[in-house]
Amino acid sequence: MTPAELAALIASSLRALQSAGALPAGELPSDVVVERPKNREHGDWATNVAMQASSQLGLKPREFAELLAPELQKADGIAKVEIAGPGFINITLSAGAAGEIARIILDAGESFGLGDSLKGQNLNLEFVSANPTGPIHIGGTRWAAVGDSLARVLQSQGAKVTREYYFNDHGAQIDRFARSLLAAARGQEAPEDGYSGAYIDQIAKQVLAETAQDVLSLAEEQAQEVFRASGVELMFAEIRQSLHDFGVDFDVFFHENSLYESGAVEKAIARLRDLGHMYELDGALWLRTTEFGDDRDRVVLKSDGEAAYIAGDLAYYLDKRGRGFDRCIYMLGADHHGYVQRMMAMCAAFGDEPNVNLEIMIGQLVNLVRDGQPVRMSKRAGTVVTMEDLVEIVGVDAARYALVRSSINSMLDIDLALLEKRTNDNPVFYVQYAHARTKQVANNAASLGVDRSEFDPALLSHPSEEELLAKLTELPRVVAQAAEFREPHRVARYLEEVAGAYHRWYDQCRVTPMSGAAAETIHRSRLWLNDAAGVVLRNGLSLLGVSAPERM
RNA sequence: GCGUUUGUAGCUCAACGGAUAGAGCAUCUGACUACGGAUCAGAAGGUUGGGGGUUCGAGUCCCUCCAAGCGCACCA
Repeated sequence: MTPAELAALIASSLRALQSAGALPAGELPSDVVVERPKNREHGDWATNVAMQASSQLGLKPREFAELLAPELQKADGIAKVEIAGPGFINITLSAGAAGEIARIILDAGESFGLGDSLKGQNLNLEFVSANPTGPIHIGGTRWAAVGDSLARVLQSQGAKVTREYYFNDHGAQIDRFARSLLAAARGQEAPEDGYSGAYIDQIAKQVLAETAQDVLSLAEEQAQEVFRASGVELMFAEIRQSLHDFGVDFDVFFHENSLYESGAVEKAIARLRDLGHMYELDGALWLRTTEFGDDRDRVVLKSDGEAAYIAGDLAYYLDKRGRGFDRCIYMLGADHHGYVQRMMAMCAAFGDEPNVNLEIMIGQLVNLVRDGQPVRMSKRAGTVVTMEDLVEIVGVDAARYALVRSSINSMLDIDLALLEKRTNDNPVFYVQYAHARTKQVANNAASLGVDRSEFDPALLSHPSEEELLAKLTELPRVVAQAAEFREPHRVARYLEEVAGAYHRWYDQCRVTPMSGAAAETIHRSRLWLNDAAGVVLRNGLSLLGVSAPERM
């Protein structure tokens, strides 16, 4: 008996009571919440449905509960139903009903935790999208970890997900990048508004090496164009490689420049003009975003005839929708949160529904600190931490886990001193060790003749077993919630709880018999639980893009 | 000034509007010649930034004040 099954049972009982006239007509809650009570004396599972729904039906919570409780009592697998406090319904399962989950998990294997709550949705998830003017730093690394994990979580719920990277290879920043490369190749100082650093010199050198002609003798503009074209290409390749090494592979790398070359920008503008949302003023072309909630209108074509940045966004969004995506999810850093309103306005201007067809997630930035003191990212001071740096210091698993275990709404502090110490205080090791332990236990069991030839769930009755079973049961709900709220960190937090429950169980319940003793049913039954825990840990880690090692 | 995110244990962070606010790290005390001690048990640590409000119930929702991050271009 799982909480999901209990919730279904409660929902159907309520409908039955209503149709029998025992319960007044009225709207029932669409989602019945069944939770593990914090206090063990409150039973195995509890629901607050009576408090949620009673007022709709004109009843007091306890009256509502009095009607529902006897119905639940009748079901198989339920030993006791009690009403407590303001109207909580506390449910205690009968012996063995909880232990069955071990069998369910092992039968499901890799598919345990999957759901269909997003079935049929075609999602575009855009993340990282860092400018190709330098390596990905720690901020972008956060979005790589979170975005990829979110993609996995969404896919686990049946959604079709396209991971997309918007490559800003058009505009003034790229020009600055090209000028910087050219200057470096000539051995000159970086331009005032340009980029500098070892990577600039390195790429400049590569461009020189790869170009057959004598670039430096070309006219200024042509030389710059050469550096632009191949510099961007090299940077792009490097970024792509870093991401790949980080375990993040995109389905689509979309080049901003292509929108201009294909005429998509002009088409998008024409479309908005036809819809009557454009006007001209002071020689510029404006989009009337204020009509859709923005605080000021936005220039799309500047008075000098050049396209403003938003022009690309218009065309890009239209392109995504044209490729059949129901929802376009953008993950942006907090330094871009000012764009949300205009993007939503743009969405509405096209006749789409903001927050449905276009979804924008704003993630807070990563701060670098050293011994508690903030450190400014500065190339000169050598405090720029790139994705590659981070991976080199702590490894992919630890880096991804550390970045994905917090809500994106919270600003994250990364302590350089802690990183340099390479300490093992990352909870990822706690979780991975639990998984490795399940494997070692299974190996020991096999060598001592303990197998899964028999299973008596009622024997899994030790308090630590009940806790572990209850925890394992929750994976599907946790993953579904993580997908619904776009919060993959929930999976990580959950795994830490599973690992804790597993370690405590390991400490108190032996799978293998003591030396000299014979293997009994209880040992075999516990092996089922041990293996089930391993499946949950492995499936969960996989959603985070973190490995589940068999030994550490 | 306006917008936005955040404020929870010494530190880093959790907690679909639910019962006694939780983990990890750090600190202190323990763990049997028993499946790996990267573990476990226990202690200590909190007026959830302050103040109002909404309701059966608020860390969570609303208002306000304080503090911090990030934005407020015909830049990208």
